[in-house]
Amino acid sequence: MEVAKADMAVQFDHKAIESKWRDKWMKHPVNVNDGKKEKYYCLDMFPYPSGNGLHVGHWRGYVISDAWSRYQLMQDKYVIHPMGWDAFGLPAENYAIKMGIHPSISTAENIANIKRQIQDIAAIYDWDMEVNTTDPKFFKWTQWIFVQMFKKGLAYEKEFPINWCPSCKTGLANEEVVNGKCERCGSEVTKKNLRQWMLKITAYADRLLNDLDKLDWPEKVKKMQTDWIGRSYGAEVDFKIDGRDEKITVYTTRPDTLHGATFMVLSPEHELAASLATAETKADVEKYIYDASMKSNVDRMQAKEKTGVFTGSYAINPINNKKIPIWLSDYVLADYGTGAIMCVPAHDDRDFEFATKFNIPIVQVIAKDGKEIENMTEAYTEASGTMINSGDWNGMESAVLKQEAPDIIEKMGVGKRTVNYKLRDWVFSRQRYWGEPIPIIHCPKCGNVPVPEEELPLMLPEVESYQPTGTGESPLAAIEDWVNCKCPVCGADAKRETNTMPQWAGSSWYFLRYVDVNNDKELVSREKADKYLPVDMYIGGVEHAVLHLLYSRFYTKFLYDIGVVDFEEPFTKLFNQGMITGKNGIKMSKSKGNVVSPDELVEDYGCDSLRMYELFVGPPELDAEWDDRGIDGVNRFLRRFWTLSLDSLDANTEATAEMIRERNKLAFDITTRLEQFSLNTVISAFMEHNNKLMEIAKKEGGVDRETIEVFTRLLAPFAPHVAEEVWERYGHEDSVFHSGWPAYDKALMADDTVQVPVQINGKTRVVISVAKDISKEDALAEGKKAVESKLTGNVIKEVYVPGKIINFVMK
RNA sequence: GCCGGCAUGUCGGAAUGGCAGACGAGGCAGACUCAAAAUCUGUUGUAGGCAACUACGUGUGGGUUCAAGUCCCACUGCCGGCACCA
Repeated sequence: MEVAKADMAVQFDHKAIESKWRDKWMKHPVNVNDGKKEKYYCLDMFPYPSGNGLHVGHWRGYVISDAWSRYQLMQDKYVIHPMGWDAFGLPAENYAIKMGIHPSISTAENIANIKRQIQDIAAIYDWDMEVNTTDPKFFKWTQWIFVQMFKKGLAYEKEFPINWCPSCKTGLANEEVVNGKCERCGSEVTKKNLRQWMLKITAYADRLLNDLDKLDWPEKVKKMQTDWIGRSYGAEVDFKIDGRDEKITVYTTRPDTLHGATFMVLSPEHELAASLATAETKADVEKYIYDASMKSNVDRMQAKEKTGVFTGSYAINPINNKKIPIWLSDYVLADYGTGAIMCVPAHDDRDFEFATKFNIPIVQVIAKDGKEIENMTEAYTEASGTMINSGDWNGMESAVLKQEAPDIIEKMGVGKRTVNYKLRDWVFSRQRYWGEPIPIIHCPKCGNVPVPEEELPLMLPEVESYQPTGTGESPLAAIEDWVNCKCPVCGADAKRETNTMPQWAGSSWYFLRYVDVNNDKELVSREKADKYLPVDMYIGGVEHAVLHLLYSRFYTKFLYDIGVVDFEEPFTKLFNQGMITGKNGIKMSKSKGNVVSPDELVEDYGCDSLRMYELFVGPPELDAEWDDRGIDGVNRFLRRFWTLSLDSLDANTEATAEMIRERNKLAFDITTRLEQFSLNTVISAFMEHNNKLMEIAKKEGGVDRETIEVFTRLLAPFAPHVAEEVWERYGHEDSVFHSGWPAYDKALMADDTVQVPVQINGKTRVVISVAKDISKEDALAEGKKAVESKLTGNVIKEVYVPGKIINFVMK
């Protein structure tokens, strides 16, 4: 009888406990907005609802954010912790092409499946806030933002050679080309001359760069954005073409080296390139221009050796009136700076390589170590040293001249100070079906006219074939009764824009919508925006560093400028969780067959065990290899704690000094590690303290109520079901999440005695136990006594660090 | 090429300049069991020793310090980002 009763009491049935609390929380959510509490907005990067479902790597980020959210909740904040779906995009469309099912249907199915999986995490998501980028109530505002940008001149049309993915059959933004390949499918990206909608993100380059300072983001991400924006300071300089009345403007960051410019190179795409050819060079120049146009980006980038062709024409260096040859070469980019450069082979690696190959003179203008280099074998690229061979500039310090030269050039009337950026405007149109239609009407009389705001959302028409055409036209172009329309301004026959927006359009602003999902008058009410935004903590992978995270900042700044929101940065703090990989660090993928699904693990071990293991697997910011076996460890811990807490409830033991000490140490350890976001060691600390409490319980018959209750409250953000169940069994009617975050008293943490290692010459010989407030003299005396037999030489120094170390230095 | 990050037992990992290896996995031994699983107990860096102990040990080489995984200098390897941006 006795045994059976005990078994009943300690039975740990994760399924029963977890389903009980899921039901209760559904009926009585623990996170409520009473309108008075401080808000805390903790956001996950919302998922693309892929047909493959979630793997344990996706879980990790969601568990991190939920544990953090629940910790905020227990500090009596109203936590905004929503979830939604980034549901436009290629996979749904490709699936539609293959199966002939409308993307909205497969998307809805995928969302249902992933939502079920996400609900297994038991996060405190508020599903009343759910957003879906493909919902017309949502994308109405995605289109509305585009219209506002169009009105401000930030959305414009342009025809030029853009990045084109031959496999996805669509244009791509610069940010979507990774090492010359399509970010989505890995195909080699080519160039295609296409009419495109562009967003003028470059107008925000300075603000995007400068405001990075305000953000509590990982330095790595800030650095990536800084490099991507790529601001440089320099000058534009005009070079006259010899014998012609035209000039070529170059951009340089090193105007101090102007005297050393011995040739000039234009990109083959430069507008003057062909016209610079002479009768003798015409054939070669035309061939070079043609060849360059046929080369792919990848070929151009990976060229082992520089190629080029002399045009036959010369330019005049404005500083010294010397005639310098003009070359064409594909190492000069057409779309950066002016597409033309002055070349100073003595002080630039690339120019040096080119000059050496084509026997162009090299003139050193900055002294290295105070002198001219004999037999130069590489460029001297430092901007430090005295100017030489530079006319009036001789004797100046190059670093100083670098700053002053733009003004000198400007006074001479041959150039001006300039700033340049690597950031390019954002190619915003896609020649695909499953995206937001761009709400523009092309009128033969009025030009581009936005769809009137009261007509938004502009819905996607039904089509028979989703297949991308590959011609640069969207599948929408084939639907005549959709394309043909009337101009909203003059009523003339007009045509709709048939390109759609990229997947980034919805994700660039979705975080604003969560707090006001049902508003059909505004994107978000100003009142709610002021009250609940911006995002305090944003959690997701680092792969979006220069995509989503840059675009979102741009959108937010724009919405600030037009008065929709009153902040310029959307995400105050950013945390990038590491990736979970399969064995040997191989990324989980269906094709590799190494995907670990959370579903079976939840079934076998329970949600709480998987939650804790996701955190325990390693430091949250680092990648981790998944190993199923480790989950046994946290599962054992939970069961031991469960048993300890229920046995202790029966035993009803009085608190001892040791228990009080343990309790305070526990609260201290968990809180400080949590504040440092060291979530893996939070779990370690729980295990370690649980082991100690079990030892104490063995001696005393149990652990006092207060200690178990503190443990339970601390555990709640990590293992919410178990904590809630134990809390209830300890007689509490209200949720553990309303019990506040346990405080600790440092004074109660310390033992009366401390263990102090006694070293001789830095090597520990013995560990002694001394009173915690022992004097230096007494400590050293006791230490000396303990190692007396080993102190054979002259002690020349005695070190005592209170509570830490005693060290005798012996000759 | 440039810029970051990392390097600790069999494995994941822990260590405000103060006993390296917490916590966990795995292994080994034992208890319970007819047996297995589960659970519990012990043990588990390397070398030597019956032992208490001793020596060595945080990628490599040097340095600072009473004391270095931690700080400094030089190097090696791996991972990531950028990559002709003038």
